[in-house]
Amino acid sequence: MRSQLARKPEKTYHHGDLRDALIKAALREAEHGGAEAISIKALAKQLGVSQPAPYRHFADREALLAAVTAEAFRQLSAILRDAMAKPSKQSKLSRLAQATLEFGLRRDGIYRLMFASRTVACAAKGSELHDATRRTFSLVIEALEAPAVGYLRERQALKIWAALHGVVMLAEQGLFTGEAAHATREELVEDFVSETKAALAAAIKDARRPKKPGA
Amino acid sequence: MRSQLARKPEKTYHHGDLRDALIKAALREAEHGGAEAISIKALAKQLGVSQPAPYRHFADREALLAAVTAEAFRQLSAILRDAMAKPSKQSKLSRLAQATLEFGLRRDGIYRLMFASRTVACAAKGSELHDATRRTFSLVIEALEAPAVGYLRERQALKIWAALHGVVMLAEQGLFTGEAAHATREELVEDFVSETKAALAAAIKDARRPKKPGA
DNA sequence: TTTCTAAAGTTATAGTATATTACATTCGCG
DNA sequence: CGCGAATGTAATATACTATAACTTTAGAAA
Repeated sequence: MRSQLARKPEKTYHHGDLRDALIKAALREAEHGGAEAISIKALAKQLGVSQPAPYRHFADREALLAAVTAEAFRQLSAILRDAMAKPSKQSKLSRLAQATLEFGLRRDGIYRLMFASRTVACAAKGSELHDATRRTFSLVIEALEAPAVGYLRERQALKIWAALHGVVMLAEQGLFTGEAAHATREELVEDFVSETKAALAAAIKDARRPKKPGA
Repeated sequence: MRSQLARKPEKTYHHGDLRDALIKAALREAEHGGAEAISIKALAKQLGVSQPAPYRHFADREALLAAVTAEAFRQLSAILRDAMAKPSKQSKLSRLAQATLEFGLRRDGIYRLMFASRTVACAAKGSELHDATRRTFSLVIEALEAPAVGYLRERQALKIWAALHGVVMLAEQGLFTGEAAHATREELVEDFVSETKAALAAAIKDARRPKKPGA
């Protein structure tokens, strides 16, 4: 009721929605500069509150980072869902893969926050962050459009997810510029996508005939 | 001449080899905790010199991180060279891949320093760090044991390198524990290795017959 | 409507880190 | 032997995290 805006609109003692405003502002800061660019002090100043005010909403900096990372995962999930939903000649998996690559390259600070920090690894099992990451991964499984045959789906989802992150990371490191850049990032991603499809098709076929494991 | 040890041995005004000692000590700190665990102040105290002494050898913290990262890449290169050199039933590529995975998992703080920070991306073209990363990547190309047919080698090297990093990162994030852990990290890496070999063999075969591109 | 409490904000302050400046010591070369 | 460059020290400015004690306000209960 107090404010729809992130910034404090008028001179009021209570901000109105400081917690949410902090997360949004931190995301903006992390956009370029990653987690290191997030400073409680700077955020407080930016939002027009005193320096220790954020501590009313987050126990410490780590807690803020966790909340920011969770929000970032929710945003990625939304983007991936959109990419998978829109009609296209390409497969769902291909669209998810290219959308992930684009997200990783365009929002590289955020991406590092999400996949290259220890924040996610430290997230407790029931936490907001843990749930957000699981939900994103479940979209990968969904994108495979494969029937649930044993572990095959999850295994292939893990594989393509891993490969995608590898491409994004190397791209951010600049390994695709220079002499080794003969393969574009998009091409590599598409390679991984088609290999995944092939492996999945083969595995399903193999699973349908009960005996005789094909070497 | 003054000291072989990293720590200041006796009460002398000059440390003797502070620059090197700083890099080694910083590597130890980063082992658990990554780049964030590296503190100029703490290192100085640890090595028995005054707090601003390190600034005689490194312009700022970033410069120290770059030197530490370069040293880490040299260590990884040495490990990979060893893995490739030792006689084994497995292929060079497989040994390099598994060695990379093991390095990434056992020295996770260091690994994040090397592949998940912006330090490498910011390294200038002629810098120590830039050279060290290129040299490591050239080992990947070497591990393919493929003749130099056009861009094929580099492309496949990029692919397997990317896939490897993806597996390491997801493993560190804990995606292989829980319901999705039916595929072990080692299995996934071996999958990527054999797919790379297959793709490389097919590409070479394809390149030998000059015309008629195989669909 | 009034009162009262808990949530949310404030000022003040301690502790730690990076980095700079000006000064001191020592190595090693002529 | 003496001098300059390299390397170290002390003192200090600035920035960030975090806590403690106090203040304001929203909103429920009387």
